[in-house]
Amino acid sequence: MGQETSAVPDQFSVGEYLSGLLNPVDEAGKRKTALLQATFDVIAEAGFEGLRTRGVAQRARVNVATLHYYFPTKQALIEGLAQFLGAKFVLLHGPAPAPSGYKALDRLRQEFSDGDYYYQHEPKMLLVLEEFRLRGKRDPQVQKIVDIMHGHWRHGLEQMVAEGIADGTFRQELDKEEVLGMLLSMFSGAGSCRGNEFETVKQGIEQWLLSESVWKATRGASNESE
Amino acid sequence: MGQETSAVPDQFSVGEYLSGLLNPVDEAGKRKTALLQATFDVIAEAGFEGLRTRGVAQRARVNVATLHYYFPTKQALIEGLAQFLGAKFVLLHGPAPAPSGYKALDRLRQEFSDGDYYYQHEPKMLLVLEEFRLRGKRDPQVQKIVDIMHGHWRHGLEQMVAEGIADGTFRQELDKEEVLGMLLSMFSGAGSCRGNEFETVKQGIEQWLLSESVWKATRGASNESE
DNA sequence: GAATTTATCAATCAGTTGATTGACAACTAA
DNA sequence: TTAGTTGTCAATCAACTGATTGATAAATTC
Repeated sequence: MGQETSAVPDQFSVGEYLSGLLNPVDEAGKRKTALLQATFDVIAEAGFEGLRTRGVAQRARVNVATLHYYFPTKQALIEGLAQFLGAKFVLLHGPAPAPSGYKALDRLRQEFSDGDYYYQHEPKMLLVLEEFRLRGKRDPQVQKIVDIMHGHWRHGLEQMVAEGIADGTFRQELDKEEVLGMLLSMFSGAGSCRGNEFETVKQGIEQWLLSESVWKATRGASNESE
Repeated sequence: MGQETSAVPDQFSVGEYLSGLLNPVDEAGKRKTALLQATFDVIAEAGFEGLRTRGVAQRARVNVATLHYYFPTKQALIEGLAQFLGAKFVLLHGPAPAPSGYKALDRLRQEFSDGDYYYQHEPKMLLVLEEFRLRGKRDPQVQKIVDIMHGHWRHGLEQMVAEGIADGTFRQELDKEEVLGMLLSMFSGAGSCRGNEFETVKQGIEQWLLSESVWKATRGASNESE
């Protein structure tokens, strides 16, 4: 935990900083964000393989030299986009599911909702995330940022599993580490290549995790409400 | 199932054809394979982003023009490598696990063994597969080949699940589709980014799938043998 | 042994790529 | 007004890229 991202100025909260990346106030920030959005679009369409500074500049309706004024090198642009993408994932979420009365279950369903949201409304985010995951394997600077994103996500799921087992929402015989590992694999696998089978997978995960009483209780309720 | 890969001549079995891709007999085939192996290495190190025909030729100790003699275009080289990679995955496997007496469980453990094998001895195969999965989203020709690979794999798992539930090795209350979807997500997720948690995940999957009697029976046996 | 095919390479082409430069306008500070 | 800063662009550079060409030697066929 020693040296952090180092990019968050002290006078801002992390939330303000992230939202500032997506909704900048000053002109310079706006142009930077426009360039990052253009970069995002180019990568979503053509991957890193097809990423050209000229293409990005053209999409942002700016001269290449202007791009290099804000991002001196292509690498700086890429690392800027990694931050940008991270902010998007932190701030963008699917609608909150109807409260079930079980905190861990609500958290799990929020994860499903997020997954559906990205898949249906922001598929480019998943695609570009995949590109960065792959690039991270060869680019330590990018890997750092990807690790931070993954760490946040993992931490949230870890808490959910611990709470769910502790308060009896999830089955008692489950092993925290096993479940966490399986969920992480499953979600990242589903994020990168999911068929139309995700609906059944959600069902399967709930049945696997929930204690019998909670399972039965929520089945009755969900059948009524839907 | 209508038109197949179209590339397998009738007088060969599929197995012979695939092994011919990896162990060619004639000079032309050997040079092609050498070029494909060089392509494989370049992509493993630098991704499609860093794939240059010159780099491949240099690695194979051949002139660029020679490369273009065997593969007229870069695209032809890439599609050739996709076939090559597919053949590798079909022919290369981890050691067979000690027979447990339960067919479906053995099949599952073979899947684990394969995963361990690729991860430990052929990590480049997983890396390059990821590259192709991503590229497939923008390259229909590559996607075709990736789909065929994935189809084989999926089919095998589907049979395992069906058999396991039918013969009582797996828990009766499991839903085939749910389980298959979860396993596919989990394995592809673990293949692309697995921590050191895969050992616990394997345990978790067995406990989740196996009927109580089989679970207990195999626990006793496996504790003895290990 | 002549003719043809196969395999290879050095040289080259036309187009691309990341990055720099010098000029110019708009704004700001003194 | 003057001097300095910021933002923008057209033009350009050197290096790179996929692909082609013409020459050449070796192997194969007739």
